[in-house]
Amino acid sequence: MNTDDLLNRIELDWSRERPDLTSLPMLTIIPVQRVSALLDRELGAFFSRFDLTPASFDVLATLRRSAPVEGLQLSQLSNLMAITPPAVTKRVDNLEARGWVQRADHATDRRAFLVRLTERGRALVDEVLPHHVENEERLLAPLSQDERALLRTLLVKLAQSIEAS
Amino acid sequence: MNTDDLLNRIELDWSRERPDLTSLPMLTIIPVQRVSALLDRELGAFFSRFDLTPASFDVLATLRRSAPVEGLQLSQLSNLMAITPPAVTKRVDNLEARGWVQRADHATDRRAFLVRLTERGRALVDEVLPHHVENEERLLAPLSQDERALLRTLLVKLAQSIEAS
DNA sequence: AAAGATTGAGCTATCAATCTTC
DNA sequence: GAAGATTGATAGCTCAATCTTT
Repeated sequence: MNTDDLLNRIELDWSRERPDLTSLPMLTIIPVQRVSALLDRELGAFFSRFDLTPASFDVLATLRRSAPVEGLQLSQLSNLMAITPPAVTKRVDNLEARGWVQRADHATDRRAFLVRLTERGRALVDEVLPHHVENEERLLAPLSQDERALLRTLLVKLAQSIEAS
Repeated sequence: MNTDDLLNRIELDWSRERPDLTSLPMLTIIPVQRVSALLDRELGAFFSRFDLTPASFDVLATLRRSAPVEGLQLSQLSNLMAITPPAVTKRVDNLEARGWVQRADHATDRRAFLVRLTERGRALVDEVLPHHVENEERLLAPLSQDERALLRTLLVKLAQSIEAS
């Protein structure tokens, strides 16, 4: 069932079954999760062409744009990608096994180490990136620039509030 | 790093590292995924108070609102919840083991069966639902009713386009 | 052959516990 | 004791393959 029909049906169903409750908040939250899931699937299909996943590309792109040649700590990656440290460990393990990143000793703290792109890893990001941007552009095609800006503004407002709590 | 700072940093980083590319599509897509992940976490924390997960409550709520007493087929649940049939099987297994749903034979098609709420399952949804709506209301508090409607409109437009492709 | 549901393999995430280093 | 990173347990999802029934 498509998203618009689903939302209309949910509204109708709940107004019949539980007229004492408002289904309004659901009707805002569900499309956020739905679009996110749809985007994940599309991006997953795209990255599989390069033997990558959205998660692994996230690491490569974060390292590429942040750009200190010495690399980033795992805890910094965790913070930037908004996932837990164990999840970063798994992503890095996977990328290291494929030769796209390396772990290097931290200069002053032996508990930590630095994750950095290999030459092959950097070349891969730089090759994939333009296609990735083009693909994202395709997905966003139905929205005008103004609509995209508006969407971003609303979502940031929501995110800030949840993050603050 | 909070969402607003992250987006600004991403924009700055890419304009320095790859000025030939536009980071604009990313700056729309990332907050969608970010807010969705934040909401998942919040809802997960909420439902854990009732020994539930967002995924399992989704099944219970779908059955409750759709409301045919005979139940829904697994394939219908798959369609309504927008997840694959194997994922529905797992969710239903879990809920059945806890006594909140039952599988019943389909009247005319022996390949299929109907998933329906038990009395305890129905009572659980009805108990949790008002708190769930209240919690969602709390999460959406920073957005006015107009902003929520706008957000929904933009997301539905995006979803429809991706679903059609 | 097609449809409904399940199983198995593979990924990725979380949380809690652990190990080493500060 | 606290911080950085990892491991183990648990759980969710996808896809591909399978089994039964239509």
